[in-house]
Amino acid sequence: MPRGKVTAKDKLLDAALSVIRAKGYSATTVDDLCAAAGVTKGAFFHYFDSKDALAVAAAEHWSATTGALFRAAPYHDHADPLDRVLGYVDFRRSLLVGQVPEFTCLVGTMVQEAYGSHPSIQAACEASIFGHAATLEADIAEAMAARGVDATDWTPASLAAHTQAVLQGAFVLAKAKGGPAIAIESVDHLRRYIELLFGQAKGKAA
Amino acid sequence: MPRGKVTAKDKLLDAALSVIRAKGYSATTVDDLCAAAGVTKGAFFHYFDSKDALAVAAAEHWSATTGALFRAAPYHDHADPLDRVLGYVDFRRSLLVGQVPEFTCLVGTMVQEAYGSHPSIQAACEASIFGHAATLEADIAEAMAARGVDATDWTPASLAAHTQAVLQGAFVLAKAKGGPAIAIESVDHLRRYIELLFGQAKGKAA
DNA sequence: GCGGATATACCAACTAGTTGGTATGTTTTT
DNA sequence: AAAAACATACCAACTAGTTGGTATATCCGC
Repeated sequence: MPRGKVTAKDKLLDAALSVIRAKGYSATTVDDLCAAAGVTKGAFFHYFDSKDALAVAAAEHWSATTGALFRAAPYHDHADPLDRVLGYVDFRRSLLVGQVPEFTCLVGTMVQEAYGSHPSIQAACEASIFGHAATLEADIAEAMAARGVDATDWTPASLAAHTQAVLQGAFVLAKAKGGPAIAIESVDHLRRYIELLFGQAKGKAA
Repeated sequence: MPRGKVTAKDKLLDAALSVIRAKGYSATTVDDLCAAAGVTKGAFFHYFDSKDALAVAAAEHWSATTGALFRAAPYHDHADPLDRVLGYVDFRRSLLVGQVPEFTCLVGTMVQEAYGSHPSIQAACEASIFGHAATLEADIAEAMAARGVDATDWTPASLAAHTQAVLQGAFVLAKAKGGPAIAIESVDHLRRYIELLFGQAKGKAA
């Protein structure tokens, strides 16, 4: 496996991201994935023991892909930790463009179908969602310290999780409406909440 | 069809609420539904033209069932409109108990799988979600008037939709975690947001 | 540096079981 | 009697997974 070569495995994982987001996990057939990836079923089962195993690998691939995206995003550059938190929200907002399958979340979609019957997929999705949420906690904690916010009834972890809840819920509403407009409104409410929580109204970060 | 008789149609619709919430729409087979309802396939296709038609009817049944639940809920009794809005949030919070399929939302689950490929189901889910959200708008508008809140960047409709986004997102996180605790935390953040928006910290309504 | 052994990457055709849906009853209500 | 409300038996299409194979790369003793 020489470096740089695009294998059938890579093509299948990339195909999984778009096909499963568009059709859902159960409705996506192995043949669908093979067709989208331009490989045969033999290749599929050469790399993955089962359709479920592909789902777990796809969740990890999703974490890696989005992890790189967020790591490279500009909101980390703000000196003020609250600006970094608000910058994260603004960055998420800026991603809400195009067709629904293009901006929605693979693991949020999959876990809804898999939570009861596919424990390995659920675990992979849980790790992806809360692993991402964890990347916000330090900035939230620093912002609390910097602004003198000492909450008794919430924690950095719970606020980080809440941002993910709003985003996941925004995706559900976007799917119901067929476009991102309604999701953007919810993200705006989330931003307003964070501003209010930290006791000040700041202009939108670039 | 004498009044009061429980027909195969009723049994199938009730079965659909629980089975689809537990397994997802695509993974739920017609045989699953018939087995859960205790009827045969002949009865299924006597009442429903297709599995999709059942899904649309199930969404309407869901709207009717939950509509009755919320209409009878105690939060409407508060004299203060803001108390009614916060009472709604508290009521939603009080429902977050038991196993995941018991407190999650049928139409939120279904629309995630159906939005791209089953337009009739998407429309039914959209109507259910936003029809329910609309029941909050009057109270929000009255609360804004009563408290002198005149927002330039949000509306009663957008806040009502946001409550639904938080709840739907809370369900996704609950599915990822396997229990309601994480969802409750998000609903608490939602309540705090509404309190902050209306400029006062009120104790939790009974 | 060469030939054989071995491993990897992939493919086309097949299979056993499942799925939504149908055709044709029988029973119950009106 | 007629129609509505079911039940039974069945099917064509589809599904995840298997089988047996080929082409190419890698390893290794000599």
